[in-house]
Amino acid sequence: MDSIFTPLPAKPDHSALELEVLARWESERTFERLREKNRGGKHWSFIDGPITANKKMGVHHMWGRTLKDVFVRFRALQGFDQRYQNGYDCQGLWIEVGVEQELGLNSKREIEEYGLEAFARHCRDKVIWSTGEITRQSKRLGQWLDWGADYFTFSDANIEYIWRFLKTLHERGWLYLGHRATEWCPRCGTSISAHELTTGDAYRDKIDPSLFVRFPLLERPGEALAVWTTTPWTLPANVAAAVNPFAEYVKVQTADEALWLAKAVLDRVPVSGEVVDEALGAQLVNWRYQGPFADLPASRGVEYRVIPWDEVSLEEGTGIVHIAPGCGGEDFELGKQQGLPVLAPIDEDGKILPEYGWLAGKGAHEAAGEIIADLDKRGVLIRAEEIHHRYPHCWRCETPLVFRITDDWFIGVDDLRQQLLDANATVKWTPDYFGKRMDDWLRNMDDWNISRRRYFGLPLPFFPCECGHLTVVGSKAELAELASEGIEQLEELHRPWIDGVSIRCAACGNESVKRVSEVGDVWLDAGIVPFSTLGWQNPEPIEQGYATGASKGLSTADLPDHAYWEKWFPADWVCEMREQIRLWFYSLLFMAVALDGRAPYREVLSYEKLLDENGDEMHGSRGNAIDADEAFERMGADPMRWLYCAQPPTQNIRFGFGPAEEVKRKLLTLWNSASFFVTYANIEGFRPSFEDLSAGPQGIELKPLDHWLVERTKALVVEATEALEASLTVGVIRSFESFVDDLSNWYIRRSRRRFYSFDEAAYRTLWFALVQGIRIISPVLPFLSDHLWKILVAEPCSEAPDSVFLAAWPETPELDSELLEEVAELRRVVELARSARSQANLKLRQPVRRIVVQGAPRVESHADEIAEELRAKEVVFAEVEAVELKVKPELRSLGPKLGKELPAVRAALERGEFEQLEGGRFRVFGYELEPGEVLVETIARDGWSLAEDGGITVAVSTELDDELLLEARVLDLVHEVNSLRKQIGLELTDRITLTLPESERDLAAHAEQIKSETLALELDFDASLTGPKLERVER
RNA sequence: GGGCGAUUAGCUCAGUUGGUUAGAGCGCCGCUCUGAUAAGGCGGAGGUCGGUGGUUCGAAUCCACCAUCGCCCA
Repeated sequence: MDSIFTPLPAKPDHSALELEVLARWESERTFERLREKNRGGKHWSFIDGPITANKKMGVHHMWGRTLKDVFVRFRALQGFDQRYQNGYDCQGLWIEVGVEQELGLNSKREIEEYGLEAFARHCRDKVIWSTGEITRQSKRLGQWLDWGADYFTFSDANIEYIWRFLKTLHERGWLYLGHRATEWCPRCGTSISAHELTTGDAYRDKIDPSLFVRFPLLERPGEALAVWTTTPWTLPANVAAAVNPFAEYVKVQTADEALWLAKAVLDRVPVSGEVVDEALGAQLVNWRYQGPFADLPASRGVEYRVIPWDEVSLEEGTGIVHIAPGCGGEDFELGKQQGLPVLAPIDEDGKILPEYGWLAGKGAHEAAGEIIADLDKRGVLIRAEEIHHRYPHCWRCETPLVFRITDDWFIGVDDLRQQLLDANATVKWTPDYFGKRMDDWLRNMDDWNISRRRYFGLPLPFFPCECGHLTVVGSKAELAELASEGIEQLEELHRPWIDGVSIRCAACGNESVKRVSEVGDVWLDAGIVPFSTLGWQNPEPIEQGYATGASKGLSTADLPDHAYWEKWFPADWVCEMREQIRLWFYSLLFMAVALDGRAPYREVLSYEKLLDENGDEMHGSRGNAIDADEAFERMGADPMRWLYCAQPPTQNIRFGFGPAEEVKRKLLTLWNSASFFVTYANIEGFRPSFEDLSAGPQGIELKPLDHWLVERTKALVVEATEALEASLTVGVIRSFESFVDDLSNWYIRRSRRRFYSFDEAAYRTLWFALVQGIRIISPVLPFLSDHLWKILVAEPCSEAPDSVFLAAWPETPELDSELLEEVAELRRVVELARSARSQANLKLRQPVRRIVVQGAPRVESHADEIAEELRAKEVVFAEVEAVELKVKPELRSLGPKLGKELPAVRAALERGEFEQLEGGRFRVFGYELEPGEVLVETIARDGWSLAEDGGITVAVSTELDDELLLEARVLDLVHEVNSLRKQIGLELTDRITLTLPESERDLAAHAEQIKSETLALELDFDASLTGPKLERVER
């Protein structure tokens, strides 16, 4: 016989079930049909931040992808038309570094020898491989996006939009070539911008030398400045020593000389001796000294002197700071103020330059040992120690950074700062304090360094002519127009092809103006996306117009026209990890405000970091990283998605197989509820009707408990909808968990028997609740939900959509909160009664004579349920008789009324100094208290067990008579027999004959009950038995 | 040095506008129910709610200062 509902196995195999659902979505074109259904209606604009296409994804990527998918699905269920475009970040340092490693290239020189064209091809291949993997993994996670129409930031279209942006800024005078000290990666051979330094773990622990050196004073023989540094390679670039003009300095007489240093540092520096002189910092200014490397050719003509600087710290070092304007940002700025010479000792690769004598060609950090030995030999070294501190490293290749003076291209931000702040004020941030973070960043942000001396990146369209005129090209067409040669070989907007193009200078007519060699910061690539993918100011839509240049053949994305941009900009919602505040969220905001004056997003959801289940960071090297593919296999995508969604975005998530097991156990309750339904619905031949889903079962008389479950289900819909509207998945999870608990541990438990015999109202109500629950959780658990939808709805109801995602989001109904409150109170009463039973050691199989309930007027109509649930012969609603009353003040109402008198009243009540009045009122300490103003506690009489909470008191009679004891034995027997049935492997519907020992003959009084509850057709007694005997009846 | 956040049970975390005895999950112990059964339910042990002051009749909650941790900036 074919079942109406496909039977469910005891446990779901998430991974297998998910693969099945994926295949079904594919073959039934479920996603395409959802898009068609919503096309042209109200719209919701989501813009996906591009993921770097240089490797496969780890489980940390899945958090964001899950959140994105949950909200995309939620809005689609609500009927919103969407764009569903995924994005890939395809160029820049991230891509290059991986490719370099693969090709075994270790420097820029080796890349150039390898050849830029081959290098670019290789980068593109790497991107193609990575996007294939990411797409596959994203689909496996369940992410519904328009795969294949992705945007690739290395497309010519994207690059052209950035060119146009840069040209606009140039016209406004915001673009400039700066000469300044920047953090520099000697391995990558490029500067590192301020916001790259804020990324991830740029600051890492490092052990460096901690050197105390002497700078001998020229006019004070036998005296020297004591100076501290952790970067020996900067000493050859020293030109000054800074003191805090307001701090006190001392001269300490050591064995062979006198050293000057700050008084405040004396107790922790390795200098000891008698203090023989004191002076204010200001008095040391302009003293001249012998530089530590004064003999090197580079130092020729340098006048070493002491300068004042308010920023000199007395917290570390000696209070006298070595200043090398060529080796530090602050030093450089100070050097400008003081008119100091700049010695820049290292080249692009971090190697020391020829004019530094014997140091020439040595790596900056690597030369430390030799420099220390040399200082020691020459008597300059006071002491060498080691220091463990945080030092900036390259965010991609982990090389310790150095400072270099370089020419870099900058965008001035000051003119835009206030507008950025104003725009940010229009954005709703979740969590809200991330909005303050952004404000903070906007207020402090320095000019944006946009140039990188690399190869496979956005080619900066800057063509500076020798005459001083700078041409910033705004598009490919403009380039073609201006080109004097090389345009014919330009196959895409990347090096080396772009470098082969020369243009004419509009100012002087020079025919051979070349592009600068720099490429652009990747955050330009990502920040332009809301313009480049939406067709801003594009006159005509161009089919596949986004798939140009390097992305040709990789994507089918069109370049829409400006009307499309007007429709989809700004984004209603974006979602990325917290780091993106200073990265993508910033570049998006910056570029949008610069071009359009508005914020590019209305709402931002951002989240914290993913750790392993012990709270440690996941690292491949530590072996605690979890591979996404392994997670799909072992956990399943649904449990993973649940874990991400259960996490408040303000907290680091602890992710692992242990937590996933917990989730699976929780999901089992839902599964078991469905399984219970399916089992008995099939036995009883129940067929659901699809219309029941709109407002619950109609045209049939529901029991109070059914009414309650319908309301409880509606409450879930309301709560979950509110949570999703507020971008808080954790609210959905909590509501759903509590719903499943109510469904399983109250409704099904209370209603079991109604399912054993066909009770249509119960079946229809449970079906309604299960299916509504599935709909609500479907954005979080798309696989499990759609699987259960198929079994519970699509297969048995011919008129139902074949996927839960085609069934729309449930309406949010009006709630009968009175009914919900009534059952909540009922459950409190039952819990109290159970607690009272438990205190008296009365197990549930032991019936009791009487239960008295006080203070729960709403549940009087549920007396029968209480009696059944608690196996009481009688339930009465009355005052619980007590041997003693304890009265306490109800603080919430009495506090405001009595104010300072409250403690006295309270004390009087505690001492029992009160008088009981009519109608539950009390007189105490000159006040008359109303019933609502006191809490009355009772102490039980003998023969009763009592529990109370929140004004409700429940008393259970504890005296047992023969009848009650006999009934308990009946229940014990039924339990025992049913356990045996299972042990010997009987089916749920198998009938038996039951034989009991003669000693149990008195149970015959309850023979009918025993027979019906054990499915026994006959009940006999046999003196030779010591326990029950079962025999299956063949039919 | 400045900013943002956090600090609650052995562990991970909730805790509404200030209100009685501060909760949940996991772990531990006990009980219990039972065709969800290597699960479920109930109960117990386990908390000076980071510290000190203040406001208040009343503070985990509001304010100030301090300590520790995380993140960000300088």
